[in-house]
Amino acid sequence: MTSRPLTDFEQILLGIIAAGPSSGYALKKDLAASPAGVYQPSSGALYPALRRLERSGLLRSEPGVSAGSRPRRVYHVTAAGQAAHEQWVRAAVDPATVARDLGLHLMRFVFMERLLPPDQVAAFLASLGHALEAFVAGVEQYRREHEPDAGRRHQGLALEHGIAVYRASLDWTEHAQRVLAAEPAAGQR
Amino acid sequence: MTSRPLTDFEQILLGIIAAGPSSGYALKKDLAASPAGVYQPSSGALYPALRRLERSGLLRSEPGVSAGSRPRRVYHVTAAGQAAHEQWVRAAVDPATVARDLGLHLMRFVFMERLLPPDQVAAFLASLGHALEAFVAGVEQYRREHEPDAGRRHQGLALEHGIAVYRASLDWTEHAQRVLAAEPAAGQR
DNA sequence: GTTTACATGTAATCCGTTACATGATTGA
DNA sequence: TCAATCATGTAACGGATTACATGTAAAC
Repeated sequence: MTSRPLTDFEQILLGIIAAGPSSGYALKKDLAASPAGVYQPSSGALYPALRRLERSGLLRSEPGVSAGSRPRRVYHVTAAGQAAHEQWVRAAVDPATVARDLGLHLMRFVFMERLLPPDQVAAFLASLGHALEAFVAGVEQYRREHEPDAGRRHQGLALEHGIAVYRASLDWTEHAQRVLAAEPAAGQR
Repeated sequence: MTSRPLTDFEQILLGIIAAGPSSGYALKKDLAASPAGVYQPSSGALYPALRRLERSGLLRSEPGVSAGSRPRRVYHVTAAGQAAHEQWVRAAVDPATVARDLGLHLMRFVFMERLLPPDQVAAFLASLGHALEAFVAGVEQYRREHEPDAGRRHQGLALEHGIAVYRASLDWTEHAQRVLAAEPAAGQR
């Protein structure tokens, strides 16, 4: 019960499988096909992670039909797994880690579509926006305090990069809120 | 000689020390003070990494004066360390990993100021820009090919986030080139 | 009959996190 | 003397990468 918290990777796997049963190989292909193949897990990371999730009771597997090959193992979430996934998706945005874990927050946003009503999604985006605003303000303040030193122009520019990039994220949170508010939710309502 | 390549963290440490001798504790403070404390290494990561770099001949240490405390160990780069650092800074931009390692590229850009002439810095920024352009184009193509599905609006928005953020990086590469071209290099010429 | 695609797995090694230990000095 | 700051380190543990191993079936 009070076992160690799931890793990010385990949460992602759990989330994908919660959206529909899948096998290790299918997961691998799906992730590798994601835009520009940003993340493609190795066998040595993927299969042990699935086993861990099964051992801890969040997934269950049964032998599945394989496309002319060695039998595949198809995983689906258990009730406990579904609960763990939902808890992760619903978790509050932590302003302290939002800059480091922005990708994770985006994943949570994607998973949210199936789980949360529009108002809670809007609240998440607003919360994410506030955290990003605070982060950008922090970097801007740092930059003001560290006066543009003679031999440190690159550092100043690098800080401007950070400001620009996180401001783009911040702007996106507002864009996303507008888009979702404008178009009626089409989903499985 | 043909030992395993340095980790990113080791390269960063090497780079900071190449800019001026430092001790483990000072390094820790410096990194923790960086904007919003994005990365603060634990003792268990920092001190062994320094020892590894020393053991492989890239750093050397001598006992230093401590501010009323346990003696500190001050590291400085060796010739081999300086060479390894320069090689890392000069390495070509790999378009395949630029999205994942953008932060690393920014670090290289900062270190570059002390090492490379303006034209090579400009070439780096141009190369980084091209890589980002290709990445953004890839994500945009992915988005077009995966038509805005009814129940996948969040995924579409997440892709837009990626496009917006990497486009901001791309714009920054142009901004940085303009800034550096406009103002005369003040450095240690 | 050998390669290719499908599909799951294991073993060595390495690094990071967490948590704890240690040691010296200053100040309450 | 107790706490806090400066400063370096170690040990347990876990997970990722890399590389290799294994197994089935279709295709050439």
